[in-house]
Amino acid sequence: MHKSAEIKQLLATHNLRSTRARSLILGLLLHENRHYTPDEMLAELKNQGKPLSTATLYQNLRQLTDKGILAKFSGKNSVLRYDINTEEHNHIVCTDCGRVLDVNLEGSLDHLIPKPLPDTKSDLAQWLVATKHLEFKGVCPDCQKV
Amino acid sequence: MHKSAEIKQLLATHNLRSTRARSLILGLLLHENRHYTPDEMLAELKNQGKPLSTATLYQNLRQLTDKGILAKFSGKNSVLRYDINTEEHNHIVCTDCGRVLDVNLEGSLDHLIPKPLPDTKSDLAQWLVATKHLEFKGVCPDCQKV
DNA sequence: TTACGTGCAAACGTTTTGCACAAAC
DNA sequence: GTTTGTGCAAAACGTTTGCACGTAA
Repeated sequence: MHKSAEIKQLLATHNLRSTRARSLILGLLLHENRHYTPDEMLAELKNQGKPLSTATLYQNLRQLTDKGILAKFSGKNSVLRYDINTEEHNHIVCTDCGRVLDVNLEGSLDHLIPKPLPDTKSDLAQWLVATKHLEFKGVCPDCQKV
Repeated sequence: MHKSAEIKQLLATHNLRSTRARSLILGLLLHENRHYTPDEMLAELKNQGKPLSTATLYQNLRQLTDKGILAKFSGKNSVLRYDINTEEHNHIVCTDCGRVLDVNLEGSLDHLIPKPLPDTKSDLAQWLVATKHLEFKGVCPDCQKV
């Protein structure tokens, strides 16, 4: 299936109309290993001669995130970034340049269960745990050279 | 050691002067199982009759975070929160009300190693991995009642 | 044809800055 | 005495809103 058809179907299955703004946004994030900030998206789209208004971008980012199509996370300096929310994956963040890489895990998270801190009376046992996200921090190859 | 002495020492070991603002901030976060937003800190301190200016709060939060005394993380709706950066610990976040609990792990993260995604040519092997932070998401007991 | 999406400009909340004065060392 | 921290007000920044018009279904 080619890209625009894939986007249409993705939107349809989530009961979202297929619009120019949504296609442009998903066009950026789908099949790209990048994690754009809203600002970067605006710049990139402007570059491509397909400008989008700020309001429209933010409105759509929110809808797409609410529907679970996109995932929002905060990278270096708490800058918000978005990526396509495919199956569960994890991140490694460079503490130097802020670069983010998606990673899989060698080993499983299944055996990891939250446990109350030693000196706390917490109600942790009553929580319903839904997801686990592991974030690695480290230094990327480029930043090691300096 | 009593609290104010503990704070003085903490600051001294990080080459930071002992000032009113820093003592108030650390006074809030030390030994408290809460994760304040900047706004909540301002309100709480005002409440205690020890008001702090916005500028001073933010300047100090930045310095304390840079020195590694505090840790910053983004909770529900990407609201920034701070906690004392003691030994490694993990978080569980309620997807409903945004409540955050510190947790330990039953089981170890040691065997978890980042692995490239299947369809990617990444330079992951060259990264230096420093830390791992696991975030659970779920629903807290209070929000299950509704 | 109706509900929803878009762009503009203005509003909003949070964080940062410039500067004069005060406190820490 | 020098360096660093503080408070104020103003500015900057990212995000959201109100509204008139355009588009998808």
